[in-house]
Amino acid sequence: MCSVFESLDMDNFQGDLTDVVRGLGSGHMTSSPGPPEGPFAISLSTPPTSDFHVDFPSVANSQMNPFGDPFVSMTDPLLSLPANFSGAGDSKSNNSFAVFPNTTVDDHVKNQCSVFPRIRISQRNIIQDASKCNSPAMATSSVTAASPWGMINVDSPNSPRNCLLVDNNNITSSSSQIQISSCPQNFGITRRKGQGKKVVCIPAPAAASSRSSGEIVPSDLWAWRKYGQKPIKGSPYPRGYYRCSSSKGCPARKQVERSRTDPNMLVITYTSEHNHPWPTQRNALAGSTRSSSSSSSNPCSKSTIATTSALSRVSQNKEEPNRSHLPFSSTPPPYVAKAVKEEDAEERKDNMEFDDVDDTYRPEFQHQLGDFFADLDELEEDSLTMLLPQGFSGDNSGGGNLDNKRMIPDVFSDFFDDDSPRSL
DNA sequence: CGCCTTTGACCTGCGC
DNA sequence: GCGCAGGTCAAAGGCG
Repeated sequence: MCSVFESLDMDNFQGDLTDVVRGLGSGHMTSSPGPPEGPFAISLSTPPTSDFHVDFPSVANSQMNPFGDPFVSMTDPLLSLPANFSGAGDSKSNNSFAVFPNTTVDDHVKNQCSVFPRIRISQRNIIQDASKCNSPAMATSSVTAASPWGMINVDSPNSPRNCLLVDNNNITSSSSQIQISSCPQNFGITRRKGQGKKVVCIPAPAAASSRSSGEIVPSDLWAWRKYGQKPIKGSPYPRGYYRCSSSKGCPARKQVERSRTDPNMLVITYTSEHNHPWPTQRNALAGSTRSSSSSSSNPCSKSTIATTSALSRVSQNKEEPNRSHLPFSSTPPPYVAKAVKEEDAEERKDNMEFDDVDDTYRPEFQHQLGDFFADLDELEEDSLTMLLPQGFSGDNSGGGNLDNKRMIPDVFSDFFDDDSPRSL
Protein backbone atom coordinates (compact mmCIF):
# COMPACT_ATOMS: atom_id res chain seq x y z
CA MET A 1 0.00 0.00 0.00
CA CYS A 2 1.06 3.35 -0.23
CA SER A 3 1.11 6.55 0.64
CA VAL A 4 -0.35 9.51 1.78
CA PHE A 5 -2.98 10.07 4.01
CA GLU A 6 -4.15 13.39 4.47
CA SER A 7 -6.65 14.11 6.99
CA LEU A 8 -10.13 13.20 6.32
CA ASP A 9 -13.02 14.66 7.99
CA MET A 10 -14.84 11.49 8.50
CA ASP A 11 -17.70 13.02 10.21
CA ASN A 12 -18.33 15.82 7.93
CA PHE A 13 -16.86 14.38 4.92
CA GLN A 14 -19.44 14.09 2.33
CA GLY A 15 -17.28 15.80 0.02
CA ASP A 16 -16.37 15.04 -3.36
CA LEU A 17 -14.28 16.71 -5.76
CA THR A 18 -16.94 18.89 -6.90
CA ASP A 19 -17.77 20.01 -3.51
CA VAL A 20 -14.31 20.84 -2.76
CA VAL A 21 -13.84 22.73 -5.86
CA ARG A 22 -17.03 24.43 -5.33
CA GLY A 23 -15.45 25.73 -2.25
CA LEU A 24 -12.67 26.96 -4.34
CA GLY A 25 -15.06 28.82 -6.40
CA SER A 26 -16.45 30.46 -3.41
CA GLY A 27 -13.56 32.65 -2.79
CA HIS A 28 -11.01 30.40 -1.26
CA MET A 29 -8.98 30.20 -4.28
CA THR A 30 -6.09 32.02 -5.51
CA SER A 31 -4.89 31.60 -8.94
CA SER A 32 -1.63 31.12 -10.42
CA PRO A 33 -0.35 31.86 -13.80
CA GLY A 34 2.16 29.69 -15.36
CA PRO A 35 2.67 26.01 -15.32
CA PRO A 36 3.10 24.00 -12.24
CA GLU A 37 6.51 22.91 -11.38
CA GLY A 38 8.22 20.45 -9.25
CA PRO A 39 7.00 17.37 -7.56
CA PHE A 40 4.13 19.14 -6.11
CA ALA A 41 2.63 21.99 -7.82
CA ILE A 42 -0.91 22.66 -8.45
CA SER A 43 -1.82 25.59 -10.45
CA LEU A 44 -5.20 26.89 -10.76
CA SER A 45 -6.22 28.87 -13.64
CA THR A 46 -9.08 30.94 -12.67
CA PRO A 47 -10.78 32.61 -15.47
CA PRO A 48 -12.61 35.58 -14.26
CA THR A 49 -15.93 34.15 -14.98
CA SER A 50 -17.35 30.82 -14.59
CA ASP A 51 -14.79 28.23 -14.82
CA PHE A 52 -11.57 27.24 -13.43
CA HIS A 53 -9.64 24.15 -13.16
CA VAL A 54 -6.63 22.74 -11.54
CA ASP A 55 -3.83 21.82 -13.75
CA PHE A 56 -1.96 19.09 -12.15
CA PRO A 57 1.57 18.68 -13.08
CA SER A 58 2.06 16.75 -16.13
CA VAL A 59 2.81 13.17 -15.63
CA ALA A 60 3.60 12.62 -19.20
CA ASN A 61 6.43 10.35 -18.53
CA SER A 62 4.85 8.84 -15.55
CA GLN A 63 7.54 10.22 -13.44
CA MET A 64 5.25 10.84 -10.63
CA ASN A 65 3.16 7.90 -11.24
CA PRO A 66 4.98 5.33 -13.18
CA PHE A 67 1.88 3.29 -13.33
CA GLY A 68 -0.09 5.72 -15.20
CA ASP A 69 -3.30 6.12 -13.41
CA PRO A 70 -3.51 9.30 -11.48
CA PHE A 71 -6.30 8.04 -9.39
CA VAL A 72 -5.04 4.61 -9.03
CA SER A 73 -2.12 6.32 -7.64
CA MET A 74 -4.41 7.76 -5.18
CA THR A 75 -5.23 5.80 -2.25
CA ASP A 76 -8.20 6.24 -0.21
CA PRO A 77 -7.52 8.75 2.46
CA LEU A 78 -8.62 6.29 4.99
CA LEU A 79 -6.11 3.85 3.90
CA SER A 80 -3.05 5.75 3.40
CA LEU A 81 -1.73 7.21 6.51
CA PRO A 82 1.92 7.35 5.97
CA ALA A 83 3.92 5.64 8.58
CA ASN A 84 5.46 8.78 9.70
CA PHE A 85 2.39 10.75 9.39
CA SER A 86 2.20 12.54 12.56
CA GLY A 87 0.32 15.58 11.72
CA ALA A 88 1.04 18.70 13.60
CA GLY A 89 2.85 21.31 11.80
CA ASP A 90 1.58 24.60 12.84
CA SER A 91 2.20 24.28 16.45
CA LYS A 92 0.12 27.29 17.13
CA SER A 93 -3.00 25.67 16.14
CA ASN A 94 -4.38 22.40 17.15
CA ASN A 95 -5.66 20.10 14.60
CA SER A 96 -3.39 21.37 12.03
CA PHE A 97 -0.85 19.40 10.30
CA ALA A 98 1.30 19.85 7.38
CA VAL A 99 1.34 18.32 4.05
CA PHE A 100 4.56 18.41 2.28
CA PRO A 101 5.36 18.01 -1.29
CA ASN A 102 8.33 16.00 -0.49
CA THR A 103 7.30 12.96 -2.29
CA THR A 104 9.97 11.94 -4.60
CA VAL A 105 9.73 9.78 -7.57
CA ASP A 106 11.12 7.02 -5.51
CA ASP A 107 8.56 7.63 -2.92
CA HIS A 108 5.97 7.37 -5.45
CA VAL A 109 7.29 4.21 -6.78
CA LYS A 110 7.61 2.76 -3.38
CA ASN A 111 4.37 3.92 -2.14
CA GLN A 112 2.70 3.73 -5.42
CA CYS A 113 -0.47 5.17 -4.33
CA SER A 114 -1.50 8.36 -2.91
CA VAL A 115 -4.44 10.51 -2.89
CA PHE A 116 -2.35 13.32 -3.99
CA PRO A 117 0.45 11.73 -5.78
CA ARG A 118 2.56 14.62 -4.90
CA ILE A 119 1.46 15.37 -1.45
CA ARG A 120 2.83 13.77 1.56
CA ILE A 121 2.03 14.63 5.05
CA SER A 122 4.70 14.74 7.56
CA GLN A 123 4.95 16.42 10.78
CA ARG A 124 8.49 15.45 10.82
CA ASN A 125 9.20 17.52 7.89
CA ILE A 126 7.67 20.52 9.32
CA ILE A 127 9.32 20.15 12.58
CA GLN A 128 12.51 18.58 11.62
CA ASP A 129 13.06 19.50 8.11
CA ALA A 130 11.61 22.83 7.63
CA SER A 131 13.91 23.39 4.78
CA LYS A 132 11.71 21.29 2.69
CA CYS A 133 9.07 23.81 3.15
CA ASN A 134 11.06 26.02 1.00
CA SER A 135 11.39 23.58 -1.68
CA PRO A 136 11.33 25.31 -4.99
CA ALA A 137 8.84 22.82 -6.04
CA MET A 138 6.41 24.39 -3.76
CA ALA A 139 7.24 27.90 -4.48
CA THR A 140 5.89 28.04 -7.88
CA SER A 141 2.29 28.47 -7.36
CA SER A 142 -0.16 30.16 -5.35
CA VAL A 143 -2.79 27.62 -5.03
CA THR A 144 -5.98 26.77 -3.56
CA ALA A 145 -6.97 23.32 -4.38
CA ALA A 146 -9.47 21.04 -2.98
CA SER A 147 -9.23 17.85 -1.19
CA PRO A 148 -11.76 15.66 0.37
CA TRP A 149 -10.49 16.98 3.56
CA GLY A 150 -10.97 20.51 2.68
CA MET A 151 -9.35 23.21 0.87
CA ILE A 152 -5.84 23.25 -0.18
CA ASN A 153 -5.01 26.79 -0.05
CA VAL A 154 -1.84 28.34 -1.04
CA ASP A 155 -0.95 31.71 0.16
CA SER A 156 -1.20 31.66 3.81
CA PRO A 157 0.72 34.48 5.32
CA ASN A 158 0.93 32.89 8.67
CA SER A 159 2.54 29.72 7.70
CA PRO A 160 5.91 28.67 6.63
CA ARG A 161 6.43 29.28 3.04
CA ASN A 162 5.93 26.57 0.61
CA CYS A 163 4.44 24.27 3.06
CA LEU A 164 1.24 22.52 2.77
CA LEU A 165 -0.84 22.96 5.75
CA VAL A 166 -3.91 21.23 6.70
CA ASP A 167 -6.04 23.36 8.76
CA ASN A 168 -9.30 22.03 9.78
CA ASN A 169 -10.53 25.26 11.08
CA ASN A 170 -10.34 27.63 8.33
CA ILE A 171 -8.60 28.61 5.29
CA THR A 172 -6.09 31.26 5.35
CA SER A 173 -3.96 32.47 2.71
CA SER A 174 -0.32 33.00 2.37
CA SER A 175 2.02 32.70 -0.40
CA SER A 176 3.28 29.45 -1.68
CA GLN A 177 1.42 27.48 0.79
CA ILE A 178 -1.24 25.00 0.52
CA GLN A 179 -3.67 24.47 3.23
CA ILE A 180 -6.08 21.72 3.47
CA SER A 181 -8.97 22.63 5.54
CA SER A 182 -11.56 20.32 6.75
CA CYS A 183 -13.70 23.03 8.02
CA PRO A 184 -17.26 21.92 8.25
CA GLN A 185 -18.44 24.52 5.92
CA ASN A 186 -16.52 22.79 3.29
CA PHE A 187 -17.63 19.35 4.15
CA GLY A 188 -20.54 19.12 6.35
CA ILE A 189 -22.74 20.47 3.74
CA THR A 190 -21.69 19.80 0.35
CA ARG A 191 -23.91 18.90 -2.38
CA ARG A 192 -26.61 20.89 -3.70
CA LYS A 193 -29.16 19.20 -5.78
CA GLY A 194 -28.41 20.11 -9.27
CA GLN A 195 -27.60 18.87 -12.65
CA GLY A 196 -24.69 21.02 -13.53
CA LYS A 197 -21.71 19.48 -15.09
CA LYS A 198 -18.53 19.33 -13.19
CA VAL A 199 -15.34 19.20 -15.07
CA VAL A 200 -12.34 17.73 -13.42
CA CYS A 201 -8.85 17.89 -14.73
CA ILE A 202 -6.38 15.39 -13.52
CA PRO A 203 -3.06 14.17 -14.70
CA ALA A 204 -3.55 11.64 -17.37
CA PRO A 205 -1.99 8.28 -17.15
CA ALA A 206 0.31 7.06 -19.79
CA ALA A 207 -1.72 5.63 -22.57
CA ALA A 208 0.59 2.71 -22.82
CA SER A 209 -0.62 1.40 -19.54
CA SER A 210 -4.19 1.60 -20.41
CA ARG A 211 -6.22 -1.31 -21.38
CA SER A 212 -6.59 -1.80 -25.04
CA SER A 213 -7.85 1.42 -26.47
CA GLY A 214 -9.30 2.80 -23.35
CA GLU A 215 -8.03 5.21 -20.84
CA ILE A 216 -7.20 4.24 -17.41
CA VAL A 217 -10.15 5.56 -15.69
CA PRO A 218 -9.49 7.12 -12.39
CA SER A 219 -10.82 5.00 -9.67
CA ASP A 220 -13.21 6.34 -7.23
CA LEU A 221 -15.53 4.71 -4.86
CA TRP A 222 -18.34 4.66 -7.28
CA ALA A 223 -18.70 1.91 -9.73
CA TRP A 224 -18.76 3.07 -13.29
CA ARG A 225 -19.63 1.19 -16.35
CA LYS A 226 -18.46 2.27 -19.68
CA TYR A 227 -21.24 2.45 -22.14
CA GLY A 228 -19.69 4.17 -25.03
CA GLN A 229 -16.72 5.73 -26.59
CA LYS A 230 -16.60 8.24 -29.33
CA PRO A 231 -13.89 9.97 -31.19
CA ILE A 232 -14.09 13.65 -30.62
CA LYS A 233 -13.61 15.98 -33.44
CA GLY A 234 -10.52 18.03 -33.06
CA SER A 235 -9.07 15.71 -30.53
CA PRO A 236 -6.93 12.72 -31.25
CA TYR A 237 -8.28 11.11 -28.14
CA PRO A 238 -11.62 9.44 -27.83
CA ARG A 239 -14.08 10.27 -25.14
CA GLY A 240 -15.31 7.52 -22.95
CA TYR A 241 -18.78 7.54 -21.53
CA TYR A 242 -19.43 6.04 -18.18
CA ARG A 243 -22.49 5.68 -16.11
CA CYS A 244 -22.78 4.76 -12.53
CA SER A 245 -23.32 1.08 -12.14
CA SER A 246 -23.56 1.15 -8.43
CA SER A 247 -27.27 1.36 -8.63
CA LYS A 248 -29.72 0.75 -11.36
CA GLY A 249 -31.29 3.87 -12.55
CA CYS A 250 -28.60 6.08 -11.20
CA PRO A 251 -28.37 9.00 -13.55
CA ALA A 252 -24.80 9.80 -12.66
CA ARG A 253 -22.54 9.85 -15.62
CA LYS A 254 -19.10 10.86 -16.42
CA GLN A 255 -17.13 11.43 -19.53
CA VAL A 256 -13.45 10.87 -19.64
CA GLU A 257 -11.24 12.27 -22.26
CA ARG A 258 -7.80 13.57 -22.62
CA SER A 259 -7.33 17.21 -22.87
CA ARG A 260 -6.65 18.15 -26.38
CA THR A 261 -4.43 20.95 -25.27
CA ASP A 262 -2.53 18.85 -22.84
CA PRO A 263 -2.70 15.14 -23.52
CA ASN A 264 -1.21 14.59 -20.15
CA MET A 265 -4.35 15.77 -18.57
CA LEU A 266 -7.53 13.88 -18.27
CA VAL A 267 -10.70 15.82 -18.36
CA ILE A 268 -13.51 14.15 -16.55
CA THR A 269 -16.92 15.60 -16.85
CA TYR A 270 -19.44 14.52 -14.30
CA THR A 271 -23.06 14.94 -14.98
CA SER A 272 -26.08 14.29 -12.89
CA GLU A 273 -26.08 13.11 -9.37
CA HIS A 274 -26.00 9.76 -7.80
CA ASN A 275 -29.38 8.89 -6.51
CA HIS A 276 -28.17 6.26 -4.16
CA PRO A 277 -25.73 5.86 -1.36
CA TRP A 278 -22.24 4.78 -1.83
CA PRO A 279 -21.85 1.72 -3.92
CA THR A 280 -22.61 -1.56 -2.41
CA GLN A 281 -19.47 -3.32 -1.55
CA ARG A 282 -20.00 -5.80 -4.25
CA ASN A 283 -20.34 -3.30 -6.92
CA ALA A 284 -17.62 -1.16 -5.63
CA LEU A 285 -15.31 -4.02 -5.36
CA ALA A 286 -16.25 -5.46 -8.66
CA GLY A 287 -15.73 -2.23 -10.42
CA SER A 288 -12.46 -1.56 -8.80
CA THR A 289 -11.26 -5.03 -9.29
CA ARG A 290 -12.14 -4.95 -12.88
CA SER A 291 -10.57 -1.65 -13.26
CA SER A 292 -7.53 -2.87 -11.53
CA SER A 293 -7.23 -5.95 -13.56
CA SER A 294 -7.32 -3.87 -16.60
CA SER A 295 -3.94 -2.63 -15.65
CA SER A 296 -2.78 -5.77 -14.09
CA SER A 297 0.80 -4.87 -14.21
CA ASN A 298 0.13 -1.80 -12.32
CA PRO A 299 0.90 -2.27 -8.68
CA CYS A 300 -1.22 0.65 -7.92
CA SER A 301 -4.15 -1.27 -9.01
CA LYS A 302 -3.77 -3.35 -5.99
CA SER A 303 -4.22 -0.39 -3.87
CA THR A 304 -7.37 0.40 -5.62
CA ILE A 305 -8.59 -2.99 -4.84
CA ALA A 306 -7.39 -2.63 -1.38
CA THR A 307 -9.24 0.56 -1.04
CA THR A 308 -12.55 -0.77 -1.98
CA SER A 309 -11.88 -4.03 -0.35
CA ALA A 310 -10.99 -2.35 2.80
CA LEU A 311 -14.10 -0.36 2.64
CA SER A 312 -15.95 -3.49 2.02
CA ARG A 313 -14.42 -4.96 5.04
CA VAL A 314 -15.62 -2.03 6.96
CA SER A 315 -19.04 -2.78 5.72
CA GLN A 316 -18.71 -6.37 6.50
CA ASN A 317 -17.50 -5.69 9.90
CA LYS A 318 -20.50 -3.65 10.52
CA GLU A 319 -22.64 -6.27 8.94
CA GLU A 320 -24.90 -3.67 7.69
CA PRO A 321 -26.54 -3.52 4.37
CA ASN A 322 -26.34 -0.60 2.17
CA ARG A 323 -27.65 2.37 3.95
CA SER A 324 -29.88 4.14 1.72
CA HIS A 325 -30.45 6.79 4.23
CA LEU A 326 -26.90 7.78 4.34
CA PRO A 327 -26.07 11.02 2.82
CA PHE A 328 -24.00 11.12 -0.19
CA SER A 329 -23.57 13.74 -2.60
CA SER A 330 -20.64 12.97 -4.61
CA THR A 331 -20.31 12.72 -8.18
CA PRO A 332 -16.66 13.23 -8.63
CA PRO A 333 -14.34 11.11 -6.60
CA PRO A 334 -14.52 12.04 -3.01
CA TYR A 335 -10.86 12.13 -2.44
CA VAL A 336 -9.56 14.05 -5.28
CA ALA A 337 -8.09 17.45 -5.18
CA LYS A 338 -8.77 19.29 -8.28
CA ALA A 339 -10.92 21.77 -9.79
CA VAL A 340 -14.26 21.63 -11.24
CA LYS A 341 -16.09 23.75 -13.61
CA GLU A 342 -19.67 24.22 -12.99
CA GLU A 343 -21.38 24.63 -16.24
CA ASP A 344 -24.11 26.56 -14.80
CA ALA A 345 -22.87 29.71 -13.28
CA GLU A 346 -26.07 30.26 -11.50
CA GLU A 347 -25.94 26.90 -9.98
CA ARG A 348 -22.44 27.44 -8.99
CA LYS A 349 -23.42 30.53 -7.24
CA ASP A 350 -26.07 28.62 -5.48
CA ASN A 351 -23.65 25.96 -4.62
CA MET A 352 -21.34 28.39 -3.13
CA GLU A 353 -24.05 29.58 -0.94
CA PHE A 354 -25.01 26.07 -0.02
CA ASP A 355 -28.51 27.24 -0.10
CA ASP A 356 -29.97 24.01 -1.13
CA VAL A 357 -28.04 21.31 0.44
CA ASP A 358 -28.91 17.78 0.05
CA ASP A 359 -27.97 16.28 3.29
CA THR A 360 -30.08 13.28 2.92
CA TYR A 361 -27.30 10.94 2.33
CA ARG A 362 -23.99 10.07 3.67
CA PRO A 363 -21.30 8.00 2.25
CA GLU A 364 -21.63 4.61 3.67
CA PHE A 365 -18.14 4.25 4.80
CA GLN A 366 -18.31 7.61 6.28
CA HIS A 367 -21.13 6.66 8.42
CA GLN A 368 -19.53 3.45 9.34
CA LEU A 369 -16.40 5.11 10.24
CA GLY A 370 -18.39 7.47 12.25
CA ASP A 371 -19.81 4.57 14.13
CA PHE A 372 -16.45 3.25 14.34
CA PHE A 373 -15.04 6.23 15.94
CA ALA A 374 -18.00 6.41 18.12
CA ASP A 375 -16.66 3.28 19.65
CA LEU A 376 -13.65 5.14 20.53
CA ASP A 377 -13.78 7.68 23.16
CA GLU A 378 -15.08 10.86 21.94
CA LEU A 379 -15.93 12.14 18.64
CA GLU A 380 -14.66 15.52 18.22
CA GLU A 381 -16.34 17.82 15.92
CA ASP A 382 -13.09 18.42 14.38
CA SER A 383 -12.67 15.79 11.83
CA LEU A 384 -8.97 15.82 11.93
CA THR A 385 -8.96 15.37 15.57
CA MET A 386 -11.48 12.71 15.16
CA LEU A 387 -9.64 10.81 12.61
CA LEU A 388 -6.30 11.45 14.01
CA PRO A 389 -7.23 11.72 17.57
CA GLN A 390 -3.92 12.32 19.14
CA GLY A 391 -0.80 12.38 17.23
CA PHE A 392 -1.99 14.60 14.51
CA SER A 393 -2.94 17.56 16.41
CA GLY A 394 -0.91 20.57 16.01
CA ASP A 395 0.70 20.42 19.37
CA ASN A 396 2.19 17.13 18.73
CA SER A 397 5.30 18.76 17.64
CA GLY A 398 8.40 16.79 17.28
CA GLY A 399 6.42 13.65 17.58
CA GLY A 400 8.71 12.02 15.17
CA ASN A 401 8.27 8.35 14.83
CA LEU A 402 4.81 7.77 15.85
CA ASP A 403 3.48 4.40 15.36
CA ASN A 404 0.56 5.38 13.36
CA LYS A 405 -0.99 2.03 13.45
CA ARG A 406 -1.63 2.48 17.03
CA MET A 407 -3.48 5.57 16.29
CA ILE A 408 -5.65 3.94 13.79
CA PRO A 409 -8.71 1.99 14.56
CA ASP A 410 -8.40 -1.71 14.13
CA VAL A 411 -10.61 -1.61 11.19
CA PHE A 412 -7.87 0.19 9.40
CA SER A 413 -5.11 -2.00 10.54
CA ASP A 414 -5.44 -4.14 7.50
CA PHE A 415 -4.61 -1.20 5.43
CA PHE A 416 -1.24 -1.07 6.89
CA ASP A 417 -0.40 -4.66 6.76
CA ASP A 418 2.05 -4.18 4.06
CA ASP A 419 5.52 -3.35 4.98
CA SER A 420 6.20 -1.03 2.20
CA PRO A 421 8.22 1.88 3.32
CA ARG A 422 6.39 5.04 3.96
CA SER A 423 9.20 7.15 4.94
CA LEU A 424 9.27 10.53 3.48
C1' DC B 1 -23.59 -15.62 -13.11
C1' DG B 2 -22.91 -10.94 -12.93
C1' DC B 3 -20.37 -7.26 -14.28
C1' DC B 4 -17.31 -5.43 -17.33
C1' DT B 5 -15.48 -3.39 -22.00
C1' DT B 6 -15.86 -2.91 -26.82
C1' DT B 7 -17.97 -1.19 -30.77
C1' DG B 8 -21.21 -0.39 -34.47
C1' DA B 9 -25.72 1.42 -34.87
C1' DC B 10 -29.02 4.57 -33.64
C1' DC B 11 -30.83 8.92 -31.76
C1' DT B 12 -30.71 13.82 -31.07
C1' DG B 13 -29.40 18.56 -31.42
C1' DC B 14 -27.49 22.08 -34.10
C1' DG B 15 -25.81 24.83 -37.94
C1' DC B 16 -26.16 25.66 -42.71
C1' DG C 1 -33.77 18.74 -45.18
C1' DC C 2 -29.05 17.48 -44.83
C1' DG C 3 -24.83 16.62 -42.73
C1' DC C 4 -22.11 16.57 -38.75
C1' DA C 5 -20.95 15.73 -34.10
C1' DG C 6 -21.98 14.18 -29.69
C1' DG C 7 -24.43 11.03 -26.76
C1' DT C 8 -26.64 6.57 -25.93
C1' DC C 9 -28.05 1.83 -26.85
C1' DA C 10 -27.36 -2.88 -27.05
C1' DA C 11 -25.23 -7.08 -28.70
C1' DA C 12 -21.11 -9.71 -28.28
C1' DG C 13 -17.63 -11.42 -25.77
C1' DG C 14 -14.20 -11.44 -21.73
C1' DC C 15 -13.21 -11.97 -16.90
C1' DG C 16 -13.36 -13.62 -12.14
